[in-house]
Amino acid sequence: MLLPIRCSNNVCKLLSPPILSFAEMATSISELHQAHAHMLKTGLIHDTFAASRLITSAASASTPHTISHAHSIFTRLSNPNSYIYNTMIRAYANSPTPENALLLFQQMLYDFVVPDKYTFTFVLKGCASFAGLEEGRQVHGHVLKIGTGCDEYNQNTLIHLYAKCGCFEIAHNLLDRMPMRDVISWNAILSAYVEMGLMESARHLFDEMHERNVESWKFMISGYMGVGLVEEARSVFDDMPLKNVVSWNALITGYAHASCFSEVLVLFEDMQNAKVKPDDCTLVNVLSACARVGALSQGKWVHAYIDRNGIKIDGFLATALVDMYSKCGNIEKAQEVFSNSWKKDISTWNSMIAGLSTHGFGERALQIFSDMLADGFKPNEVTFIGVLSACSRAGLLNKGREMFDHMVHVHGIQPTIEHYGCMVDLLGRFGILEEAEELARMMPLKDAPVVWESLLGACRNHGNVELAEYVGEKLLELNPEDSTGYVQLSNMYAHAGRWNDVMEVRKKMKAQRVTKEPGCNMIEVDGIVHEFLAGEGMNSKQT
DNA sequence: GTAGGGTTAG
Repeated sequence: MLLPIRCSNNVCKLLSPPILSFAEMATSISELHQAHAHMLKTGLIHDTFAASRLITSAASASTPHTISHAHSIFTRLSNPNSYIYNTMIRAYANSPTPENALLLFQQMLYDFVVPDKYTFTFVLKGCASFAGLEEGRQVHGHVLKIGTGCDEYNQNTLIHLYAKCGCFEIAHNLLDRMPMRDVISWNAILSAYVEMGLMESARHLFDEMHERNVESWKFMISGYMGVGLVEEARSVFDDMPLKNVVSWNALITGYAHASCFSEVLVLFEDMQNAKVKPDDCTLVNVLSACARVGALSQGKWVHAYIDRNGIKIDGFLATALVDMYSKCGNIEKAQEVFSNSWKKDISTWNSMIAGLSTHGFGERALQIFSDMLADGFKPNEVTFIGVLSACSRAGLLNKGREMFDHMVHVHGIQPTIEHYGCMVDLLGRFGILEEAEELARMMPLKDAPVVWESLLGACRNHGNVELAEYVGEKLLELNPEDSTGYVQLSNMYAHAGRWNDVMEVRKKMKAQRVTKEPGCNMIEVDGIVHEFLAGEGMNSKQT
């Protein structure tokens, strides 16, 4: 927050908090405007120290919006010094458009402002961000020419830059010749290997590192998880001498990403036994695991934990809670969390809409959708999967058509297979099979089997054998090993009493060695998650 | 008189 402005250097003390919500940001931007105006009026803007404070505040939250504001202040300064240039270059280096850091560096040279060691750190970081090898080389040349700039900070950034651009030999050479190398120098290369999924090289480097810190270990864990080597990640984790919450999260996130949800829940317990305090990232992952396996009581426990520990429910957590409650069957509680949450992001709205839709509250889902628009949120393609499936499930034919049209023509969203699927479902349910088929044809064929299956189901329900045969052929063409097309088609022939055709389909299935895979489902009873396989016995797991 | 390297996930 800004201090009240007096006609003194107090303006220099303007500070802004590191993390700003939208509302806070707006006020702080208006405060910046005030401060800027005041400084222009009093001439304080010509005081380089005061001006640099203003730029620092304006650039501190490097969202595109604030950074352009900082830049507009910057362009109106008469003689920006190197500190001010550095601040702007740093802001760009950390922004989504790091190329601008380089442009500003060029402008700095053009203005005869002498760069210092800080300048190089920021510019090189910017080059590393967009993997600008040529640009980075040129800056490297400047660093060498000026001489004073090349301390260990810059050397580490250079190592990272070359590694990130795939020049591992240069990176290793720099590292070997570095007199004061430390763990960060090693990590600078390690992180690049990990980012590119080169885990063998990463392992090699990791094994010969003279020093490792918690970050080095974390790189290895998330690196292995990133390429699907769950066991390796686990064994790195087990070897770790000192684990912090970030290490646990790396493992938990990896397991969640690999859809190993019961492992997530087990790890969460291990983590508590190890007396490591979970943070919001842990809890989001655990809640999503609860949602996936239907572990309602554990999900409730996490919710209570959040309340007990006064953890703020941000957009991420609100989304995870809404999703957990609705996937575990408690839509009332999902709605309660939703309406009580002080911060909703687009995913929070999306999960509420999708939840209401799956629970059969189509009208309510559409109501939430219009609330969302009224709140100024821009819907995305996930939103419309919820909206269209709500229409489909609730049988709202015209509303569904209208929403599909709005999605494309008002919100400019390209329909994906899920959207087509909902529409084909909806039209199929009403027996509007030609229109459904027309929509199904609009998709690339290879992506379409689910949608064609749905259309086939509709043909069966409305007794349109002719179209069904056509669709069934199409499905078999697409994927001769999948059983759905055969099963549906044979059921249809059976219904129509065409037993010869039934026999034909069965024969084809046998020839292709197609078997129908049993369905699988999980449900929690008395705190125990049971896994059901259709047609088989029950297999229960203690969670 | 202000600052910097590898990075923190969903």
